[in-house]
Amino acid sequence: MAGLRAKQKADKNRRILEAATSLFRDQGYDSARIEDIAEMAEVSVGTLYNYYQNKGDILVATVAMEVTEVLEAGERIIANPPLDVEEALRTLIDQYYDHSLVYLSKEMWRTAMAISIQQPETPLSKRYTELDERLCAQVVQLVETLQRRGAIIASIDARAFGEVFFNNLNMMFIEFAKVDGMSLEELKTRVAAQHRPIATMISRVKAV
Amino acid sequence: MAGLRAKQKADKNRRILEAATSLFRDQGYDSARIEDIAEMAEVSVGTLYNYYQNKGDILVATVAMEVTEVLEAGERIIANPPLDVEEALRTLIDQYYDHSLVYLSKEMWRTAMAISIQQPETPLSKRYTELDERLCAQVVQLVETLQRRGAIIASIDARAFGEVFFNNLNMMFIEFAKVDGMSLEELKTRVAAQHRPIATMISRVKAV
DNA sequence: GAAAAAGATTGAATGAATTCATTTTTCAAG
DNA sequence: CTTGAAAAATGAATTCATTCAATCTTTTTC
Repeated sequence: MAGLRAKQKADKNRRILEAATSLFRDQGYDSARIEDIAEMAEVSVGTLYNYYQNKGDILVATVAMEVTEVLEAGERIIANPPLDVEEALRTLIDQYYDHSLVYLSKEMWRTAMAISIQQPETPLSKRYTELDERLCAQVVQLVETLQRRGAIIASIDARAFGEVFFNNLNMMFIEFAKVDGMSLEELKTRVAAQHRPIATMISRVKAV
Repeated sequence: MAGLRAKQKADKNRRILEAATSLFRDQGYDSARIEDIAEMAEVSVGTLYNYYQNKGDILVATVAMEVTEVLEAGERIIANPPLDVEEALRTLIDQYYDHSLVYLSKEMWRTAMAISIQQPETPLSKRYTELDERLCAQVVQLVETLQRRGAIIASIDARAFGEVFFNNLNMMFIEFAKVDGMSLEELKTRVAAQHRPIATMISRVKAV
């Protein structure tokens, strides 16, 4: 028994996510009607609600997949980071940012972040928050690695600096998502400018 | 002519805000129905929509008043801050945080922040964003003042550090609002711990 | 101070998300 | 194979924010 039921379920789930993502990107979150998503996914409205608690849940599920990918790409960077502090931070953060608009529009990000703030107790919001925490941990880990390898002075509190870097890059991403006219390049430049003085200050020696 | 119309308008506006705030605090934002707010304020639903574009607008208006008060209190602190960097930052930030729950519940904050992210183009969201920018400017100004008075080393970029401090305290406030079990004390302690190492690093001399 | 214009108010109608009682499909035991 | 129970699917009904054409109030004009 391969489980007909399980197979159908997985298939329907995939169809719902695909339909929703496509309509969200196309028409925007608000304009995409649940009825249309259901129709496109070839399920009834009721079924859709058996799979997701509400409209926002579908979006947050998509975003969670995206963040998961970013985390994996981040792993590769922190495994072997550039030994210049500023460059290492910039490499990791630009990677986050560059990935962000591959599947999702700014509006989708805004909506997803808004939902995860407003209804933090729904299962998918919790998942999103947890992924955020893992991103933060990744930045902390980068600072620790650089410290262990001698690029950052030994006396500083790696966790504190990592958290501050992360909260800053996260807040700046929110601002980026809010302002339609702001480009990825501008975001990266501004964050780099904010981090540079701190990076310089905690560097043990200038890279050659 | 004292303007009968103007007087009636101001009165209705006040009644709407009072009714809404009371119901939002009492039952939560989602459970408070527009019809109930209108009834409590003794206006029709249609009138309510002449005063505010939508349900969220009413909430954001309340929050904007709150932030305005915080800004004013902040002015007094940055006019004459403690000359120890860590203490000065802590004083200003604790002031922000302590004020935050006087009129508003965590849920109200969450909803207001979510709205300002999701619909950044509505007039009141813009107003909220602008107030946020002024808070940020205030933190930058504090850093500049401390630098001018010799408490912070002259070579650092006051704007960059101020922005990073602000983005951190703001992000931490979002987290605080998301987690019902997190106390104001815990929030303040955690943020202080994040800022302490940076403050130490940019201090010119330890305060006597 | 009467008539016209401008400004406000109203609540029933609209439209979309969400619910839930009913029906249909899968599964497993005999 | 049947069959009864469990799981899924369904779509009509409900709920609530928002709109708008009609009505009422204030202000202005002459």
